[in-house]
Amino acid sequence: MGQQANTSRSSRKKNAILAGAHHVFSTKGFLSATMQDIIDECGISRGGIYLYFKSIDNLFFATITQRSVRQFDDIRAAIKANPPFKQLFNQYLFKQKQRLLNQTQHHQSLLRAMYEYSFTHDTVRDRSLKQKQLNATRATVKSVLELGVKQQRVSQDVKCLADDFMLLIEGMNILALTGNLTEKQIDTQFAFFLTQLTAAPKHFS
Amino acid sequence: MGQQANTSRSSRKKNAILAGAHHVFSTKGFLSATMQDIIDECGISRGGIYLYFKSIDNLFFATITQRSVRQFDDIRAAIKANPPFKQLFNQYLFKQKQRLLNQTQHHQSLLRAMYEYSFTHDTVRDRSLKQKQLNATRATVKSVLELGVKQQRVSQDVKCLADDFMLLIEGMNILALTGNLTEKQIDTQFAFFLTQLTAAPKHFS
Amino acid sequence: MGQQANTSRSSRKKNAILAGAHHVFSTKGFLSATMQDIIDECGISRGGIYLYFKSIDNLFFATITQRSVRQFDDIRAAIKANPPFKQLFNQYLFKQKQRLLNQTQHHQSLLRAMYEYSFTHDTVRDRSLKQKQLNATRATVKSVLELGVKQQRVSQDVKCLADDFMLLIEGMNILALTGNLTEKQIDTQFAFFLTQLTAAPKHFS
Amino acid sequence: MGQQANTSRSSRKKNAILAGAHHVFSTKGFLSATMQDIIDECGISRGGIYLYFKSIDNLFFATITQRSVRQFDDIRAAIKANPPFKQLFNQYLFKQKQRLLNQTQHHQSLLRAMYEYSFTHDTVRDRSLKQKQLNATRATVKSVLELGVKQQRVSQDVKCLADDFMLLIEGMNILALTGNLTEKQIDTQFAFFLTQLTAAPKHFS
DNA sequence: AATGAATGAGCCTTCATTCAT
DNA sequence: TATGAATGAAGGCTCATTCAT
Repeated sequence: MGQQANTSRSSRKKNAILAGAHHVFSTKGFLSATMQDIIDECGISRGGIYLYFKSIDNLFFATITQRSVRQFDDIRAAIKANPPFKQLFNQYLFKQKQRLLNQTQHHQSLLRAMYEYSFTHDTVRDRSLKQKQLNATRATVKSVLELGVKQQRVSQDVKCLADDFMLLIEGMNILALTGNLTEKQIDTQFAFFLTQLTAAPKHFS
Repeated sequence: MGQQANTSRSSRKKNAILAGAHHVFSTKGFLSATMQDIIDECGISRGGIYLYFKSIDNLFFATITQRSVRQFDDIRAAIKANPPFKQLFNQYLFKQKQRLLNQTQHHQSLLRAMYEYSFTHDTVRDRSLKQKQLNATRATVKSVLELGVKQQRVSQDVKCLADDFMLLIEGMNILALTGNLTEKQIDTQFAFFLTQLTAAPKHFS
Repeated sequence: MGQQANTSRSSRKKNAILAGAHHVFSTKGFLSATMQDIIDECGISRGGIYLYFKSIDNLFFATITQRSVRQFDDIRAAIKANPPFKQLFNQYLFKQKQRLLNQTQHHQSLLRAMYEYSFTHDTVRDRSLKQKQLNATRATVKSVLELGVKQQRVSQDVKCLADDFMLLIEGMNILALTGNLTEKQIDTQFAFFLTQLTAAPKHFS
Repeated sequence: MGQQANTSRSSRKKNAILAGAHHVFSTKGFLSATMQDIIDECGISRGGIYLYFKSIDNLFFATITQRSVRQFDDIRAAIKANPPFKQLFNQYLFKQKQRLLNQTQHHQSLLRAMYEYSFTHDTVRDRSLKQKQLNATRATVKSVLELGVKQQRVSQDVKCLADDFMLLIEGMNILALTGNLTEKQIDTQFAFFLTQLTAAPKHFS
């Protein structure tokens, strides 16, 4: 019983800390957040938190990676049912737009913390964090586009398009964080992206 | 002579500090850089630096704005001579590529510091900093594209294209900073962007 | 046990800091005293002191108010037993004299710090500090004088006399602090004050 | 010519500095005043001021002692004309009252600076500063009271009365500086003092 | 005589982490 | 396992005074 119970209790505590940390990092970013903030948020003791996470870096890393529930999992799941491409893609773009606008207005997500952490940390493990986030976006959009190919709605190279979209999203993320992104800009760019899906490649000669 | 000499000496010192600050901010970003770092870098005294810049924020602001000796001024200047669009644009893309690769490899530019500063500062003046940087990219590419329009090499909406390119560059900046950008990716994306310049708009219906 | 023990330990530490602060403020006044002085004096760490007092102002405020364990409480207590007025007042004057002489010689009391603090702070709370000190003197002497009235040893307006005495004491405090007060002066002034207690008011016409 | 002219020019400069210092010390007290404040006030250069006063302490000392024009010189001068005692004393008290009220309201005089300096300096020279100020008050009131003796309006020991008054004034100064002095209090205390001038000594037995 | 740039000791405060209990 | 008191390095900034010109 001991082992099992301990693990379970320990696990619950760990999750409580992660929840508190998530809230704090979302609100204050990584570099401005202090252990005190997190301690206050999740009602653990100053020393206690170190029993679960041996440094604030580790805690942040865990906070990011534990987010197993991806925001766009529903989109990826929907693909299997082979819905009309146009409808699904529009749904995806709508969700991204909501996320970006919310970011612009409330500045509340791990995005900023993620950037701050990435900028200031440079181990292999650290780099992989950002990489994973990028890949997640890329993979999702790629899956959706492949649906488009199947339905003959997309004629361009999917890999290139996915990369392009991921970069577009990253750019918009930055603008959102620095308060330089407008709703109209999102609409225009998303619409423009849609026009590219089927464009016959032109030679630039 | 007095006035001139004084201005000149003071100016030289100021520039020396800005150079030191530029190096420090480039290397450590904004949030991890300390006054001590800059003091050590440019061999001034602890108090001395405050004669020229009254806070680290002001110093950073000055470092950024002074460096607006734009990297792409030569491109913008070249436009007036009405060179072949294709040649000029390729030249521009090449310079951007060099910049990005250099960023990826040496991680040394004010880019990271700029992001960190933007994330953590929110006055009107502060926001305008990032805004200006974005506008600079947008304006440059817009000018070049307009040359393309004149030479009938560009048939898409220039404003939208410029915005798109700016976002692409922002996205690549982030990837470069976090060590996730490859040369191939740059080439592919730039090439893809070129194909869009003349693509007839398709309806996504 | 936990609560009690913690409170007690924390309390002991707090008192130790207050004792150290008392010594430092007494010796150096308020404006010349530094946190470092107090830290050195009571052997706590630089950061540790901020666990108990969140600024030097607060620490000073606490030092002063804690010390309101009044010097003249015994006098005030004695009144209730209705001792001979003359005896009690002489006792009070003697204690004041001792205090003043000690001040003159050792320059060690919170008096100077109190003045420095009062001069440089101006919130309602701050002003009340000095006010309270003044009132304490005034109230004590007033109580003693009222005993004199009851015993028909004092025929002048008690309120006016108490104010007068308080001002006399303030004046002497200053002289003591600046090393300009002699024992003889104290004796003479106290004796003179005594002669006023029963003097019939004369019209100054 | 050189010597004379230099001395004269030097003297003028010195006086300009003293005037500026006087203003600054009056406004900010001694401990909060900075060399920068004084430099700004009198438009001399940072280094230049040290040609005339070798430290801020010396400058303050000079600022205090140069005030050869005493505030109550007119009163002292008037004595020689043997005016009615009552009238002259009332005039003197009125001036003191004005000074105190002004102090209470505007906190602008060297008083606070004087106290701060006295508290924090303890050489023989420094002590003499405060001593002189005290003596000035004492001497003035003593002279006036002696006029009263001559006119048989004062029957108490003049030296003791003068000391008493000086202490009263010091007490009021402190209250004025700490914002604890009311006009009524001044009136009452001055009136009370007047009643003491002729009171027949009573034995306190 | 005059300038003002330069110095560096010193100040208060914050915070991630350690450690005795 | 859990606590929270304690640590001390580090940070940004101020200011009297010195010194090269």
